[in-house]
Amino acid sequence: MPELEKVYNPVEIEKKWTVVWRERKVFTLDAQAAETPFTIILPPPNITGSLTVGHALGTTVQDLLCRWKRMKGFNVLWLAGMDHAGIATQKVVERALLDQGISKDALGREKFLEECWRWKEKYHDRIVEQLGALGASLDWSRETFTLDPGVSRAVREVFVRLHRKGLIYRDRYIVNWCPSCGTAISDEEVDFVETHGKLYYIAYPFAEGGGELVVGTTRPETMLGDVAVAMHPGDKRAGALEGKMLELPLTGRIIPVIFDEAVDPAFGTGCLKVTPGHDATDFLIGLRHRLDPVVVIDREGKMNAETGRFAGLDRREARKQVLAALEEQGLLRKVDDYEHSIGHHDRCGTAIEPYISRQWFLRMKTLAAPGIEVAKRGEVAFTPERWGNIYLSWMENIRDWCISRQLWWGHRIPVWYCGDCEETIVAVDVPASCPKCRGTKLAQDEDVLDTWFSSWLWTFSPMGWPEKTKDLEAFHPTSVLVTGGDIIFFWVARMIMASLEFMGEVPFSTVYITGIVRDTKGRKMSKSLGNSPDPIDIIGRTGADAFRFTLMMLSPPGQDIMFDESKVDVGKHFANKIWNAARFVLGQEVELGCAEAGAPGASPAPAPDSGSPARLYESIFGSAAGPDIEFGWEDRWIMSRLARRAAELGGHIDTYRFDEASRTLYDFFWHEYCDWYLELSKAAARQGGARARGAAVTARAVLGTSMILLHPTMPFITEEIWSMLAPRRGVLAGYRFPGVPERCLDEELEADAAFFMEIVSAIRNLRQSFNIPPGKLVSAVINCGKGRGIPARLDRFREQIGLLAKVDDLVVADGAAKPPGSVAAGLSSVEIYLPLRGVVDIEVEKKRLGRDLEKITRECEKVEGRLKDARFVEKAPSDVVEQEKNRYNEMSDKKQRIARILEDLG
RNA sequence: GGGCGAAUAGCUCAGUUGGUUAGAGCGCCUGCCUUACAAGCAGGAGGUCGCAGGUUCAAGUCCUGCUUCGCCCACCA
Repeated sequence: MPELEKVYNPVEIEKKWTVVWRERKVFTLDAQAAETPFTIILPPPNITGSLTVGHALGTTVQDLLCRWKRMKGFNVLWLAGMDHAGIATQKVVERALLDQGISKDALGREKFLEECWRWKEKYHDRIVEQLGALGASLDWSRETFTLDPGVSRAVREVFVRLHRKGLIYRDRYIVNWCPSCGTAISDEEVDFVETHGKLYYIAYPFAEGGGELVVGTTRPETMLGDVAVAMHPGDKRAGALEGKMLELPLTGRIIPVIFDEAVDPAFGTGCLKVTPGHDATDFLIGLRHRLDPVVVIDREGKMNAETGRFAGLDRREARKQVLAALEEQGLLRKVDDYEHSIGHHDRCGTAIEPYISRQWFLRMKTLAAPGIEVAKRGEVAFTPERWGNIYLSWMENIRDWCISRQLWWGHRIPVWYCGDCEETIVAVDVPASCPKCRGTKLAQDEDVLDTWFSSWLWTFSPMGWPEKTKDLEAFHPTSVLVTGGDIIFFWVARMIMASLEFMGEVPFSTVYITGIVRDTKGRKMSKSLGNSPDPIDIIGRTGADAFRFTLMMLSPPGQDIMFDESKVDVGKHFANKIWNAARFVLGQEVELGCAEAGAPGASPAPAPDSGSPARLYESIFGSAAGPDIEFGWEDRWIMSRLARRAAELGGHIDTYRFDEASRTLYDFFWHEYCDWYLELSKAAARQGGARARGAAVTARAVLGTSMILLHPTMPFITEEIWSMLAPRRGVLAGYRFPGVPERCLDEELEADAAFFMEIVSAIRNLRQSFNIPPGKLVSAVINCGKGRGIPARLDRFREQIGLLAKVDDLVVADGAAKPPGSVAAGLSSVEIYLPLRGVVDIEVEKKRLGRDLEKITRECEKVEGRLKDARFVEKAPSDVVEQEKNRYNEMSDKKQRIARILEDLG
């Protein structure tokens, strides 16, 4: 028999199997295979840096599902890919260049893009390494990058089609502008940050003299661009102010008083300064009232020439100077502290500047309508469900999407402008000449598309769309999307819309939203905050299996995880336990008398047609268990538990309860298999012969099955142990598992075994209470009451009670007498006496039993009260009443028993 | 302003459609190096389930209100 190293060394094992899986192409898709497809697309990680613990969580969930489905016989495609992440990458590359004293503009577009590609290669490799270390069973042979030619073509195709449909348009409009990145961004990329600021009250005198209106503003510097002052039409002052003009301070500009519903009469003075050039609300007011915007801040956030003496000042400095100037003229009336939210660019944290510019937009309403329908009909289901509502409310209030970015790194907008006739040409491929004037002076639009404009096609663009490929036919729609709740708007919703529009079907039927991984302070783990440990480091310390198991165990659906590396101890301990259990089972010196697992000439694997451990052994190892074996009750018991737990596990995975799934595995393996079964099997081993062979066969069959069931969560350690258990069976990662036969279930045996365990625990408890040395053998008497047939039920457990409770002389009898000088425990149906040969401290014993009695009496009274309540008996379902009656009988038995024991003590 | 989530043992968290004596891991206490595992084994202590009402035979679980923390959305001048 091969042997496992004494000390579990995850790092070495994991490295080894990563290589083996890759070399044997275990995860490479056979697109021709006849099995039912199961598809997951990996949310393509950004190439800006390395993965976080959050990625590790999502990756583990996906890998678990893929490995599970693969074992269940599905043809699994887990599609690998990465995202060019336009702004984020351009930003980091720019910064890296700047560190070398090189500016992007000096370098030029072409050279800069080369730098981006170099960056991509470097971080791509790093991410591949991280995913590999996690054990991700991705099909790398089909890896796609969002800027790959095929995908790019799909992006252009989509642009052209949507433009042709009239859904993409170009317009001068007020957009969210990031003065630091120098580009427009979408509404979704703006984070609002609660800020304490000031509300400044500024007086605008009437042009004709004789009074003033006071406006409230948080951004006094924009007053230079004011074109009106607005009031609510229902304002009491409205009549008197109709048609009045004001003189805009510092500029002398004459601006009108206007009336608009958008003004909240209760806010501030009820007068709103209207600055269409620098505020989205004001922009709309401006449109409604045909007021031309006055732009005073440029694309870098500096005051422009329009502002006279303020020109060239940064917007922050300008605020100070404008305030000072107003103060000087006595027009600054009041300054209040004021809490409000200010929009910041989610990538760089710079305060957003609303800015009027010419951009490309996508009309969303028509695209959203079918996306709303499919969610309402349940064709796309969110898990946990509440995310569905968040999706719907966003979709129902969707706004047009600004898709152009003033960047270099990304998909160039497929639009050309004719230098001769100014025609706009929208085309998938570079046009040779202007279709209108035949001119050849064509210039492509300088801008690129929002990164999400390529990601939203991700369920189908990597599979060859717009061609009608076999892959698309087989693997689209995908099965499940696993991602975080924070990108439902960015990505999930848009994928649903894109797929419905271009594929005519949903992109996936289930969206599983993972919790967000936070640090112990509750902050989201992110690259920019730098508060996420590198998964590679954790894996280096504890192994990927321990890390994965912990992540699964700690992540109830929809709940954020407060992650701290010490939590990985749970998984670390568990992995160690598995390792040692396997070492024990493999190290048993038993001649099994059967062919080596999977050996040529061994009998073919029969369908497991009975609950016998031998059948399970044959089925998973593919070789007969050999002649002359005998099984004990504990062998059948662990088989029954295995079957039950395997069924539970499947249910939990199917309902995405990975926390429950992990707990099921943990409890079964540790507590049932190790604590009880393996301990029990030692008795059989000692006995030798057929019984020892039976125990060994069972121990191996259950260990092997456990490796199969644990494999999706802990792929490496299970693979290693599997290779020892069944060296010729091939890799576990490629193993097809039919399941544990239901015939293994034996409810009656399980109930009896539970009784057995209760007795063992009670004796152990007694021993400990009276400080009997752990190794010392004692005699014990079990009094079973009269005529309930309990001694017969307990008969087969005698030997094992002796072994596990260290009892060398056991009497089990109806109405057995309590030996003098013994201590006792009352269970629900039996009494246990341990004669202690005079070492008992009666007072201690009395105290202990007194506590027990008090407790059981309280419980008993509670149930009694319930049963005496006529309304309960009348209204509760009969099975509940029945159950309560049984409970009462059991408890009062126990109570009386304890009371009597106590009495005997005097 | 609107919506959502959380509050259970010292700590981190489970607790599925209301129905046994509310569980686990860590930590703590006691005893064990019992030849698979001290990252372990055996035993144990520890909880008025955030607060106040309500529905019900029965509430940690359902309803209402409140408190604290967190998140999301909104043209918060």
